[in-house]
Amino acid sequence: MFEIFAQYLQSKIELSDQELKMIEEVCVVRKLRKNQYLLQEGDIWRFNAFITKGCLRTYSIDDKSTEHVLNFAIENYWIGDRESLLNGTPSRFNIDAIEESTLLLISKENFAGLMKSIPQFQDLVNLIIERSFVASQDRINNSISLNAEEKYIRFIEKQPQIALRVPQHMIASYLGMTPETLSRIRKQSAKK
Amino acid sequence: MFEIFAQYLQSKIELSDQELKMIEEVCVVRKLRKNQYLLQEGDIWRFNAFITKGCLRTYSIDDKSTEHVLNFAIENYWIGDRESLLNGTPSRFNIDAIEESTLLLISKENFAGLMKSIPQFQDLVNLIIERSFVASQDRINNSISLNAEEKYIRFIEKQPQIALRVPQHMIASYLGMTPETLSRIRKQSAKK
DNA sequence: AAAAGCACTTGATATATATCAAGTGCCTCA
DNA sequence: TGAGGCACTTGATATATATCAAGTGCTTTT
Repeated sequence: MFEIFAQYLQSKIELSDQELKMIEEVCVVRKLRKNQYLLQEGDIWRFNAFITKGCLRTYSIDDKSTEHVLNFAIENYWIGDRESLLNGTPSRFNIDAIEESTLLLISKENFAGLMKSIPQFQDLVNLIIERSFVASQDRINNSISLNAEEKYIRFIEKQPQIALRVPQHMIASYLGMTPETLSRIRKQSAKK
Repeated sequence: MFEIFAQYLQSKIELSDQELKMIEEVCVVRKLRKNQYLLQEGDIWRFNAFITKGCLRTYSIDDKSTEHVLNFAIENYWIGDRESLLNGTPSRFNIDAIEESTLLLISKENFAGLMKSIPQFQDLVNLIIERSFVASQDRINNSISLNAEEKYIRFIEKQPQIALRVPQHMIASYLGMTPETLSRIRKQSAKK
């Protein structure tokens, strides 16, 4: 279980055996069945979570009970609600498993401890957050610049692994369109 | 000029006189006339920039030559292209002054030096990036969940200072709609 | 193997938003 | 101070996308 995370870490930063052990000691394994929640709206999120197997999504629910997918995440990605984690406020989002999944959870406190004692780990975390921010900006740019078809094309170009793995209606939601619209776009695009 | 930045910093973190001086020494003042560029598409962005006066926008230009505003920033905000800064790649964005503005620029190298020698400063920067990420996620959520009117209402609720300060057609662009649509929405909303 | 439930598609229609084209008023600046 | 140029508005129309309603074919469950 931990092996995958260890490999991920060692591909990004140098870690002594002792440091690796420190990390392992604070990891808690969490297995989720398909459709099971990792986080529900209203809960406070207190972890950093790394996915070693499976696929999850973060989504919000509006007043018409429509779900809106904010993010997908698969193996070797981090997931969680940084807003709730940072501010200690109840989450406005839900996270659930699209496939049977396995995660490693590290509590906020233990995570802070790791960052303090392992500077490279701290740097890695900062880099990940910065990259996440840059990716978000790109997505915002797409959302205000592109039409439905262009959004879909960019998505499959940029995240083909995810495009193949998650149901189409969730992709539509992620792209901010209805499932019917995405279905028609795909039909059209296929012709070309 | 530096005074405003010093006050900002001291309201966020504890700094000795010496530390403050270290920061001051690497700040370069940059004044911009209205409409003047801070960054043009294709340039590589190598700074961290803090606004002490004025108002700027970051925007992209699509293949139909339409501008799309990604961000507005005013006094006491940071601005720049983190993607270009992080990756050393040519920027896909433009940044220009909506009003006559004054900024303090710190080169990437000097900035890294400050972060290394002043841990509180490093923490502050990380916090700002994390908050920026959280804000981006919120904006993405709005963009896939809300209709044009709701987007506008959220915007004026959340950023009233900016709403009052920038031209309406730029707000429309920021919200991903045409100026005509925003004009009609405002007329409608006024009735209620 | 039958039944039920999804995910996706397709068609008809409605609606939101974009586009195009004037028109108005205000600000700038020569 | 007057002429031009913006920013915004308004109207008419076009277009993209949403909504509603079936229908089809899988997959899962029993």
